[in-house]
Amino acid sequence: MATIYEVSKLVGVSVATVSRVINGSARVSDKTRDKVHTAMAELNYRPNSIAQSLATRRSNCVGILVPQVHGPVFAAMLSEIEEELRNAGKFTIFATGLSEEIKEREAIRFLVSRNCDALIMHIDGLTDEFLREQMDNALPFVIMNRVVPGLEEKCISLDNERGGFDAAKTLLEMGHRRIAYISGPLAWVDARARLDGHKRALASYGQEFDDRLFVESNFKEFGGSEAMSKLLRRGPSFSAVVCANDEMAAGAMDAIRARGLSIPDDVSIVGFDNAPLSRYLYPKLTTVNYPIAEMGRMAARWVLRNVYEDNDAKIRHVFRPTMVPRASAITNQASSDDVSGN
Amino acid sequence: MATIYEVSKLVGVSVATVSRVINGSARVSDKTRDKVHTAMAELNYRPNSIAQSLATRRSNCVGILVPQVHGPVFAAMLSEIEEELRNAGKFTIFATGLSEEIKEREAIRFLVSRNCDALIMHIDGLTDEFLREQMDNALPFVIMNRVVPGLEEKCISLDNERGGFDAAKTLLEMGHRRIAYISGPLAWVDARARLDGHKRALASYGQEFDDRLFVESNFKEFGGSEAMSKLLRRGPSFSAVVCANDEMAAGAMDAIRARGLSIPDDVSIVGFDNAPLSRYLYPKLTTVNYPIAEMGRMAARWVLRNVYEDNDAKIRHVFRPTMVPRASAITNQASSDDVSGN
DNA sequence: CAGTAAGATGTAACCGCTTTCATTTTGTGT
DNA sequence: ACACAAAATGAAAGCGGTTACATCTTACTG
Repeated sequence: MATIYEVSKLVGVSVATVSRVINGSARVSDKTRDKVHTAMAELNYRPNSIAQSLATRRSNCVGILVPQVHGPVFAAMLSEIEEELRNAGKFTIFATGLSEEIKEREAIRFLVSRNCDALIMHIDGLTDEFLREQMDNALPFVIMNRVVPGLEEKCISLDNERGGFDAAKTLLEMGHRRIAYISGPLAWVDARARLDGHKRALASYGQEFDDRLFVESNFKEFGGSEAMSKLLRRGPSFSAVVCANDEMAAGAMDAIRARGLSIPDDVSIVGFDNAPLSRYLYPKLTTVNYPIAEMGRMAARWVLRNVYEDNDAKIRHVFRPTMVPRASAITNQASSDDVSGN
Repeated sequence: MATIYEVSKLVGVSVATVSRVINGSARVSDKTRDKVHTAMAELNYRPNSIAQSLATRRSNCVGILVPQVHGPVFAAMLSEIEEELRNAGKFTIFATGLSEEIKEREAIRFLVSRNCDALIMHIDGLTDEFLREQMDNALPFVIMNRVVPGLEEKCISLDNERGGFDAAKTLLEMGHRRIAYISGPLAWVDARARLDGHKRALASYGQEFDDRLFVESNFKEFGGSEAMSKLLRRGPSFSAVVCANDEMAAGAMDAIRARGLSIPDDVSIVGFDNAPLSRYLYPKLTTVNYPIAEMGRMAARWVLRNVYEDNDAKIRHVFRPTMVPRASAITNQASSDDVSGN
């Protein structure tokens, strides 16, 4: 690979001049600039970005930490961030943390060790305290899908409470009153927020929250089907169920059908996330859209703006979910028809 | 951040010695090694990996190029590769090429410009010639899911032909004879290979391949439903269909049901890939497993072995697909019941 | 105890680029 | 043609490591 020295020699100027035309960092006469350009082309010269990084103390890498790559939410997030950053000439390096505190910590160290200029993280295992303390680290970072008190400026999140509210409200407006709820792990903020919204919607319709229509699960398909089986066994009747994410909804649908019930005639169901799979389910799942692509793009812009001073885009910190009406939830047929256990 | 100089000063040795203990590259007396270690700990010193890269001419980064991040296949591949590489202390940087020649070329340039030590690529747009020529570039690379003549050693692929064969054979063994086929774009090798296998299976059962039961589509859900509608409109009867991937199968299922037909009673269907969505479909999709995780791991090992001399793992170049029997394909009920257009 | 090989450490060049500061060239007004 | 400011360029010192080679200690051998 040709170096800047060979270019400078070929042209007969100093490396400083070549560097200047590469970066446009200072005036260079038109004549020499042209000569340098043709020389670079002739030698097929490309600046060594590692050397540039060392000299500028900028790696041009931003690290992304996600729990995992697959899963609709993270894939979309990753891909959106990468595209936005690449358009700005920045490199994306990523690692997975599996939502476990130790692995997340390790992954952060790993990314930091590559001198990332900034981190974009979707983390579940680490505490707010750790994150606040991390800040002193002087490494800029943005947190996805979580609001850390004191770090609001670095957080980009969804209004999960509102999503929970809207999901329940949709069913309530359809005439449903006995609405079951399958939650994600309440240890996670988003699961809690979605549930809070649900409760608020019930309250606004004068409905009391019934503990026997509630199950805490794990955001996974199998967890959803287990939870639904439990609800059906438990007894209290319900005409609709909201699941705190689409995967659990998929599982729940299986369990409902296994019981010989039909969706949406016997039970209406609504999910959360608007994951691709929600369109594949049968019937197609009514759900709450999680604008993860936009949020990813916003995170990338945050970095571009705050770290690379690349733009002045307004940063939006809290995104609003929207309902996606599909086939799995319909008007309550007759309250006497409510599904009940046994 | 502390540098190696500060460490050396604190200990009272030269930077060379510190470097030696960092890398274990030469003998250092136990006494000094200990002192260096405590000094590093005290200063919270971490070697600057950019500087290391510059000095060693090794970036410790491997670049991954995929068409996109979402999509079951790529996400799994990415994540598996990343994990394997990270365990070896290597960084993964990725870019997406969208299966378009120009974008892929651009993405490669982008990754190369970061001095990646190797590339792992899943590409559709670039020609074999380009890849062979790329080889001269001296940058090691491995190609996923494609066999480039002359570069077999750098390819890790699935035996798509065999998968196509097995899918058809499964249906044939179930008594189906009129089997429709919805293909991916025949411009892509894997789509062609799957179709070849299909034809071979038919032939081995003495069945002729019927052009009117064949549609070329685009590997996407909507393409699948369009293709199926076309088949149903077209006329010739069939009792089963194989789709060259699961997404198209999902679309096809919609189209079948829209026609008032039932799966699998009226039409059996089998997909290809064993994507997560195949489990969410209703009925759950019988499909061909694509062991993408193993293949990703293998690609990572290839790099670890050939570039970093990290291990001596045997490299497997061609993987074998396996059938995943589920609910969407059943024994042919009665040949007189075949679905036919109009 | 001298001679010597092995072991431990230091010196300094180098990786390929950026950037400050000094120097040279060019252009302007008179 | 001269003085002087502005523009263009160059020299050289980093950035933070690695490593070939030289040098200095030890330990061992006869």
